[in-house]
Amino acid sequence: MKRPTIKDIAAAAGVSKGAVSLALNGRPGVSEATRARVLEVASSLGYRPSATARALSSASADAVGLVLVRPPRALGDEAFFFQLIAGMQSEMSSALLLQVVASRDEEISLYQRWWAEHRVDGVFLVDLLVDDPRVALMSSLGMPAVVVGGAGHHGALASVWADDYAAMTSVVEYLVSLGHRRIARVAGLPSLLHTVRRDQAFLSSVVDGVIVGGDYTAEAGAAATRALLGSGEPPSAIVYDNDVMAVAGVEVAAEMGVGVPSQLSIVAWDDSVLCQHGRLTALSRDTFAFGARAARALLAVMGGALPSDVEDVLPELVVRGSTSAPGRVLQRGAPPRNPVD
Amino acid sequence: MKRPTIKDIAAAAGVSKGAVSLALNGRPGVSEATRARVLEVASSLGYRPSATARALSSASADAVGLVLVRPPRALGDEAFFFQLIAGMQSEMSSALLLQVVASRDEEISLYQRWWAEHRVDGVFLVDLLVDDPRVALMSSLGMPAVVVGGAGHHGALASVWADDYAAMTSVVEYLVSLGHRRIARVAGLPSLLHTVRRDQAFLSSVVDGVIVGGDYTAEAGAAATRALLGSGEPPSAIVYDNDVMAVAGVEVAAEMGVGVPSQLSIVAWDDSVLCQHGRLTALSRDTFAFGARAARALLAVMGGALPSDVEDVLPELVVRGSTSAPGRVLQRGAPPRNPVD
DNA sequence: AGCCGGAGATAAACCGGTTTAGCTAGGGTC
DNA sequence: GACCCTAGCTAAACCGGTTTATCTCCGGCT
Repeated sequence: MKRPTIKDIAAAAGVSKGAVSLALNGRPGVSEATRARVLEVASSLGYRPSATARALSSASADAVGLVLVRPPRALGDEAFFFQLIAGMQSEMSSALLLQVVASRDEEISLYQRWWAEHRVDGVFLVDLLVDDPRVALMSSLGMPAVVVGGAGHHGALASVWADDYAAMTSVVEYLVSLGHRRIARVAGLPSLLHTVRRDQAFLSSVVDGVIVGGDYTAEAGAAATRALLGSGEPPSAIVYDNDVMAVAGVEVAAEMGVGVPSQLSIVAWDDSVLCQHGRLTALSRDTFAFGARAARALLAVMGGALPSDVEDVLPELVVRGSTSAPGRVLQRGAPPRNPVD
Repeated sequence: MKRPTIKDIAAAAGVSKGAVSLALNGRPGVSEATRARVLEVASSLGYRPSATARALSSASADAVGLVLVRPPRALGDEAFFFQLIAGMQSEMSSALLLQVVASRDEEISLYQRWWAEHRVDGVFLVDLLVDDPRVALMSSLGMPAVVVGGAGHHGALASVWADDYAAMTSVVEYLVSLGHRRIARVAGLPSLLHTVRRDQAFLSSVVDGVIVGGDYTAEAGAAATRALLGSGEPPSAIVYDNDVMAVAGVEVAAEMGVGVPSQLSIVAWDDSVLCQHGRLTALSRDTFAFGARAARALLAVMGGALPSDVEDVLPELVVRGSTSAPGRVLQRGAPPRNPVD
């Protein structure tokens, strides 16, 4: 009834525990005849090695880790992470150990614990900060890790990233080519590295630009939009750092009687079902594939490969109904949806 | 440099390993003086027990499991699961072992493996099937489990559920009260228990009803809608089994020149940002809280409590712009958004 | 014949905990 | 004073693997 252990195999095959271990793991030290017999017995008994015991004697834990630092409630609407996780899983046969924590400190100590306890073989690092302490931590622990969505090279760590700088530049160029001059950006959390990169790219490519902070929630998007449109010199275009804030912006605009895109063009960073249905122009990338790529990179590092930097394809701007030349009233096709009564 | 083990504590405190174990776990067998000294030493050395080693000697694994059976790509758009996971995490201090697999067979063997290897202390069972084999499996393994979103009582297992039958009945009653007679339902996967429950409730409360199958994707929602609207007797209202299919339905309707809600009322099961922004009437429930409740139930079962059935609050119908009396042309407020040009 | 080397296997230590059996010292009982 | 009980602790086994040291046998070489 109980699941067979290596000891049962040894007894059944008439050899020692050690020999079974060598045979099962394809290491030298046993004859081909013995190996074949052991494998035969093992499969007939339906043997499956215990990852727990294996992890204890400093071998593989058969799991990789991911820690998210977010207020849990806010997480649910962020399709991005779930897409990413789904992509990661598509390339991995091992399980993902997931935990949501409230602070960066907890995150750090969680990594230390997981590594010390051999609970994971490696981790994904997301939401990279400016001068992120995790980079040094991973190096000092010798823990395989892949930086997901950083800004290129990070210390001795492997990384999978997209060029946010170039992407932002291309968005601004598109808006400028339509005739926009006064452009605003509703940014994400200022502590995140990619926010800084986008800020830099935005400021260096826009002549008359203004940046307002946000935290990816609809409320923040609405507040920022209200502030921008209510100011003395409202922008003719706004670039939002995620989809949720962008749709909130569309609603606020309608509420304030500002036509989209006739009086205000709107661009969302990261495409989603929400943008597709809301017909927002969005910067689109294949997050699922991105996650898959990150998983491959982590597997490579865990396999002993040298850390490499993989640059993802540049996000592509998908033009929909929320952008046009400033001041034009009629558009080809329907404008984006207006808010609820 | 290395993390201290129980042996280091024992040496530093001048006692045996066994005594340290007893002291740290608050079990009798050591004097209060010794216990205090051990705790003192342990905290000064920054001791953290190894979950791996602990799991090996048949104690807690400090993790709970969740297996999702889905084509990974389809998963990303299902905000439901991520909301659920976020809610679960909010109530648990342990990590969640997550794996996405392709088939039910893999799922079953994964549970067996996890349990045999002491990788998890318990699991959440989602997407319950009609006569789900997992229920018997959990009982035979003696594995703590909570059925999430089933239909009430399931064998000897604890369960957290919402009354889909009553919810569906209330939706139909609402539509009938508006004057609808010919109502259609675009269902989810027929193998899922809640699909069957909703089917039953739908058929028993609608006089002139028709059910079309779907698989939660936008494509399925669009195809089903096209078929329904193109038939000889198109319905005046459609209830969709999720948000993605519902918005796809809105777009197909517009494409075919069928006004929503003037000629067709649309209701989505499970509210989301998508429904809110698309202004769809939706059956709303607090998925985050649902996940939190499931986590509490699992913790209770793992703590030795008797399995209990917790019924979640009835989903509430949030009426927005996609429903009205049939045949009315003008609505108060704006209709839902039309599809892209 | 004698020596060496290597292949093939085993026994035992180890990972970091938990648990059980056994030992010792002290106190109470008669 | 002999006896028993128990609190408090230690030593050792155990969980299921991996890894290392050791042991045996056999063939080849001089």
